[in-house]
Amino acid sequence: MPDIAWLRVALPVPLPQAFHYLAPDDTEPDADWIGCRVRVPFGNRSLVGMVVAIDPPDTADAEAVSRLRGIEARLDESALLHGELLASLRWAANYYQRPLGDVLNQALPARLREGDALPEPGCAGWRLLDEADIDIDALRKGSRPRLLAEQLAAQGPLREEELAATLPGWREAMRRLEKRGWVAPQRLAAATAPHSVSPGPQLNAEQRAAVDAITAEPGFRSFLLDGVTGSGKTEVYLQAIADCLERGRQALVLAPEIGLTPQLLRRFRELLPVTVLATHSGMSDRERLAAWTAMARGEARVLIGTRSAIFTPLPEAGLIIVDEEHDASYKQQDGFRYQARDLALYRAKALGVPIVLGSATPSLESLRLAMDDRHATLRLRHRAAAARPPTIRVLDARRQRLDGGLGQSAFDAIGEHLARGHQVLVFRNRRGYAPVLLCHDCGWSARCRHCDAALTVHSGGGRLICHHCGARQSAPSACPDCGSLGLQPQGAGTERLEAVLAERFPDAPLIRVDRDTTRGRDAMAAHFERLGDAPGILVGTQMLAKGHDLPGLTLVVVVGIDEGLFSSDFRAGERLAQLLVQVAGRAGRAERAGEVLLQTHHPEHPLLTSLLDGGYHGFAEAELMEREAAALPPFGYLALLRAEAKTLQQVNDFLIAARGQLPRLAALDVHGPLPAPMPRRQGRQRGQLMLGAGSRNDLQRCLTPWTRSLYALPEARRLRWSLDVDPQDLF
DNA sequence: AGCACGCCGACT
DNA sequence: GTCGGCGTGCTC
Repeated sequence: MPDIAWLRVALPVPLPQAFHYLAPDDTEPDADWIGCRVRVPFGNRSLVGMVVAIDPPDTADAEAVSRLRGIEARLDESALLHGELLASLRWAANYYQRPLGDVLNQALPARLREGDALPEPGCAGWRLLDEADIDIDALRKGSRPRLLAEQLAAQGPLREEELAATLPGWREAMRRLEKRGWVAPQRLAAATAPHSVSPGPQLNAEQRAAVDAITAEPGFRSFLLDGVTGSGKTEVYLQAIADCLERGRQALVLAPEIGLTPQLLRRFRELLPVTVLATHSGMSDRERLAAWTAMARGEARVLIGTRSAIFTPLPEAGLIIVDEEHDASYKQQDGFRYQARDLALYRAKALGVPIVLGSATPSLESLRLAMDDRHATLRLRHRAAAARPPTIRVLDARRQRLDGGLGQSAFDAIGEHLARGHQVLVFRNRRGYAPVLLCHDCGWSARCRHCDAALTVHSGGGRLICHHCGARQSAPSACPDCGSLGLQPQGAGTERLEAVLAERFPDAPLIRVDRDTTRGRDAMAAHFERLGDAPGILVGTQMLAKGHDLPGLTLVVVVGIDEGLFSSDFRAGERLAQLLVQVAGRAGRAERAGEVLLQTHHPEHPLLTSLLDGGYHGFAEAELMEREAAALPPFGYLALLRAEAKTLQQVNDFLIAARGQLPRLAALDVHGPLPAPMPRRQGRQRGQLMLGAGSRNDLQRCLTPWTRSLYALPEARRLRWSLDVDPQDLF
């Protein structure tokens, strides 16, 4: 056979292997092809894949080799993914046991996935057309199109990123101008000259020490920036990034969606001397592609983004920051189940740059690494100027008459703070009116037809909604079992709290912030604007735990924490402690001291006593000891094989077959098949197999051959399954 | 994941 | 008589 070279192509299909294709006749593929996208025939369709190797098929079947198909087109002249990023993605595919094609696919912006070409070098911008035909005065004074036209007239062509930073809503305004034929798109050179910045606040001694440590020497080092709410972690990030920029390097900042607020972005843009790009859920595919490309070409120097931003190329990397590193949203919960914080650590090491993990409530994983000196700990103990830590008290709910879930002492405290002209936050981690509809006479309760879960009462009692599958129905007026009219909503969600508070405090402005009232990017900001700094009450869920500054807030009341105290999930305690500390941090950020009330039926629960006596670190210390004793993360390493199918039989057949494929190793603990904590969801039966090991290596060693054998199981083809390495929840 | 092929119920 | 249900199998 002549010296034919074969391209190995990773494709976005849920199959573990890559596929071989022939290169076009007139080309001789070499290593330059690796990392380039190609369009290939697959079955009877056409897919975009990526060349991952130049090598012959490893089959001896000459006839199969002769049937190999050719590629349809090469889509990139030079590699889209290469060097450190490609190597890190290969590592991630292996670590999380995901097909490489799927991993590479997810790492690319959507437009590149679909086969689009990279945008021209430089960045997208706009220019004003011939001024003679333009009558700016025809536009309403102060309107966005007018401001935009004036800006273009005064400053000449502008880059889209500059427009995004200076004029919110510019795109719509630009569309109007384009319709009038006054403007046209134009590629512009990337910004190079640093713009001037407003001087940042003076750092205190702890912040200074942290910045000095981070910037002391280049090369990989990992830092846990452990700073209480309001201690100024952002200033530390900013100074460290400024130093990184001075050295001519790029910086990547990860933030949870909820923490990536417009205020945070504005702060970065005001205090850093270069264009700061962002990627978050509110951005179009085009904008994401632009940001990815600008970083890949080194045209942009700083990117702030959510989880998936960890896949951004960093050819001139100098620093990686993961803000709120404990946040659960860094773990992808379906498909390629990666942990962005852990990938960030891997990439920082591979890139040889420092990484900073910041949090007021560090994950137990990070605390353990810090204890073992694998992270250097940087502490910020002091809140910024004049802000005092809030006082935290437990309200014993036992023997109190509860109205909508709130006891009299809670109402009294709310009344006092309102009377003093302050704001109050009532936090309840459950939306809806009531979590259960119960028949007082026979004990019947409304349950979802498709899930093993109770239906949540909404709309003041009129509707029932399943929070797991979205099914909705109107609430019955009589019990379907016994016909009794004594149906009662049990417990209270945010909707009911709102109703009760409105009744008790008719004069105070009241705003509910949860998924039902707060949709879209600016909804949250609109709520806060409506409240202003006048006295009033905020009622809401998780969404309120962080993000916006509320200087007028002096009281936080937390209700409904009891289910978190007794959850079967091993991470429930950690999450509850983090949530309580984060919510408490909202109180009294200004010079007024804050007060936090935790209402519970279990005031002597160890989680609460350790949290109150020793703060978050007191809790963490106790929790780490328990995790160690139980060989749970971060002392044990888990992988969870989940399966779901129409029948329990199919699920168990698969899980038993899967268990049979595991090597018998003393180092490996296998549990199951077990029913999932919610055994039926959206009408499907769910089960799982849990693997545990005392070291990452022991676990990893068995996963690769195991996953390979799972794809080959006949039982596997009849259901949906997925392997979750380092699972966040056991659901 | 798609997409085809293949074998059983209610429609023109 | 066909349209269409989703079980099963395959994709270089």
